[in-house]
Amino acid sequence: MTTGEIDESFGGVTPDAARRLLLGAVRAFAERGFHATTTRDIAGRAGMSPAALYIHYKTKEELLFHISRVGHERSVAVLEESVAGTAGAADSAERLARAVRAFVRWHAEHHTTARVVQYELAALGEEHYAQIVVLRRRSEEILRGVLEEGVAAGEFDISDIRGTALAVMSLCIDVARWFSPEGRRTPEEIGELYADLALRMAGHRTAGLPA
Amino acid sequence: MTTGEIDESFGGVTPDAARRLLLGAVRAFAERGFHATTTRDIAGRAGMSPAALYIHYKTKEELLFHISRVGHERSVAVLEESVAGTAGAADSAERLARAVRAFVRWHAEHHTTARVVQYELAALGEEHYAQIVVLRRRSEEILRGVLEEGVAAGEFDISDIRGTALAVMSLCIDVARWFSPEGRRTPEEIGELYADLALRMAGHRTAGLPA
DNA sequence: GTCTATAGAGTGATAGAC
DNA sequence: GTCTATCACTCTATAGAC
Repeated sequence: MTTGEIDESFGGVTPDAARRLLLGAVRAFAERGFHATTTRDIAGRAGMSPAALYIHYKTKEELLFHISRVGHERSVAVLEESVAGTAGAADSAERLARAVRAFVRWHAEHHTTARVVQYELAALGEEHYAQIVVLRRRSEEILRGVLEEGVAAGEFDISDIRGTALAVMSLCIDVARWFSPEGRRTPEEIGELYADLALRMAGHRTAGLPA
Repeated sequence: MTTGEIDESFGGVTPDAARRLLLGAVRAFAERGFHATTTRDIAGRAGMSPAALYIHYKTKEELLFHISRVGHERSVAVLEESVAGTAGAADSAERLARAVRAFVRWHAEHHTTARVVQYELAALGEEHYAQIVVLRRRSEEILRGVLEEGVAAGEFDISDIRGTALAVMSLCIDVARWFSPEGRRTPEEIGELYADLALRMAGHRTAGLPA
């Protein structure tokens, strides 16, 4: 059994048994959803008895929280790094394209983790949910910042910056819902297409439009 | 207790008890997800005992299927009606704007139903799922058709029609995930914003861009 | 740290009275 | 057509041996 894409996000978790449980849980939650997943299923995927799960995690929800937190941290980091060191730089179009490319590619490449991250929020405990919301706001702010700078620089033409930022965000996130490695497009191709679409949404004057 | 938006989709269902169960199930599935919802919860919302549910529906899954089928039929109908009688007409931009406005408004106004429709597909039985997929393909085809005509007429500038249609579709559907009646935008306002964004994505020459 | 065994609570669905 | 009562099963989580 290969763990593929998921390893990247959780490869650093120790001890080994805790990591195997986490990998099993990500796959199970993504396939069936949190509530339909049994602790027996998770433990089985990790090659352990159901009881062993509780040595490493207090509850099933704690396992979900761990996945959600690491997943959110990774996706925010990817977005942050994509525009790092370019703030205030002249080329807002390039910044937006980089941000969308990176964010979309993460959601496609890590679609298993991303599905849990994006669609199992409601299963989190109240306190855990509150912690996650902080991380989610961060990505919205990054994207909105790029759009605001582009408008200020006269590169973008946007009447509703907040709404457009929300829409671009939504477009990227929804990739996790429909992406399949068996589909006709690679994460890179989708990233390219979506970067162009985001520039169009931002009213970038030369985006895909012949003069 | 008011049922609000949900009544519109399922108001015609008879007998009365079957309709009340359906309304309770939509709300419960949207709030907690299919697997986390108990038959006791559904029956309770309908003011009945758990056993009464099985007089009207064979299983809990059949209840979900009914909701999913009616919901899909409604959303496809809304999309179809939005462009009805305009096929081959000159103004592709107007057709696209109408389609996106209508489809987005449906997903916002009927966000409770739409959430079940869009996010509980995996809980359907194999045979029921196959029936639903047919309906889903229909909406993709309608949207792609509008884009193809616009390109052929020279109104749109799109390099990847299939990919762009998928993206516009995805943008509309994801409204069901984040929309809240307590949010700062009405379904109408989101529809307007998204219609403009879709025109930009389609490379409509005058969309929001000053000449 | 992992196991077997099981407690204790809840689940979907059915039986039979009315 | 709806109820009360309950079956047969599964669930999360824990106890205690090793």
